Amino acid sequence: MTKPTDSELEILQILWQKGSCTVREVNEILNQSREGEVGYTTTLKIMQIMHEKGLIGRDDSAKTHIYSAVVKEEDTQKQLLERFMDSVFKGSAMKMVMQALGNQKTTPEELAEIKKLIEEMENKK
Amino acid sequence: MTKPTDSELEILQILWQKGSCTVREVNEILNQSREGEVGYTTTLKIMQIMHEKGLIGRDDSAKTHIYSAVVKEEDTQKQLLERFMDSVFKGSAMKMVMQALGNQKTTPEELAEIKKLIEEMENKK
DNA sequence: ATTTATATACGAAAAAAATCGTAGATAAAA
DNA sequence: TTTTATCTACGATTTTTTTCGTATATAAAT
Repeated sequence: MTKPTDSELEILQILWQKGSCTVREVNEILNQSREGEVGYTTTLKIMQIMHEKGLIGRDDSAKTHIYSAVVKEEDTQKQLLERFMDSVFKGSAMKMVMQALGNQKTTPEELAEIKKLIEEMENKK
Repeated sequence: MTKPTDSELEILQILWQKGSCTVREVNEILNQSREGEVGYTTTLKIMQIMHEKGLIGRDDSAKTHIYSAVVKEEDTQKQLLERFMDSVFKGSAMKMVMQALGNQKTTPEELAEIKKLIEEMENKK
């Protein structure tokens, strides 16, 4: 499975959230959350490439094609997380988790949930 | 602070570990942990660019320059982590942590340590 | 002193990613 | 039916990153 580039990931996020989209919809959402606009054909081109790579699928039975993600969000997260952890934290999940929890404002509820997960893992052992 | 590229990060990792290195040392370490060799002048060039960007410093009083990291490992990790979390996990530290803990083989000792951190954070509240 | 090995500097090529313009097709509006 | 708007395809350009060749300087070896 080929690693999506940054722009590709941005588009995947939109497709994961919306389910399926036209190029124009994606382009508009993209331009909402940005300073610099990105041209319509730029978005089109990237989505065409993503389609060639098999990252996204499309229904081209109508004039306006409708795209949707092929790769699953969780699988992609997993893949990227592993790469990231290796290159930035030399593979240490712990170091990364400690930093993430330390730096970010995580709510008490979330902390409790993580603790629960840890306890479950400890019991599975 | 400018985000280091992938190759730059690889070199930073070496400098963080070794403290300071010549280009040749970095290049050799780089080629140990790889299939494809990378040329000496390639490594030199990247390190020169990193120097221009202020990522690394150097002592060029002798013929053979000696480089060392300027940016701190923790700061860089923090910066990259935030970006990564935003783009891949939409800013949710929890989701990321859960995935990291779920997927990776984390030792019981590490799990205990994380749990301790969480409990400390809960008490700080 | 001459050769040989090892450095840096510098520019340019190659590769990867992102951007856009234009042509041509199709549908909607007039 | 003619005009106008919107879409895809496709190639070309730009930008970013990586790669390396060559020139030149310096030190070490002979």
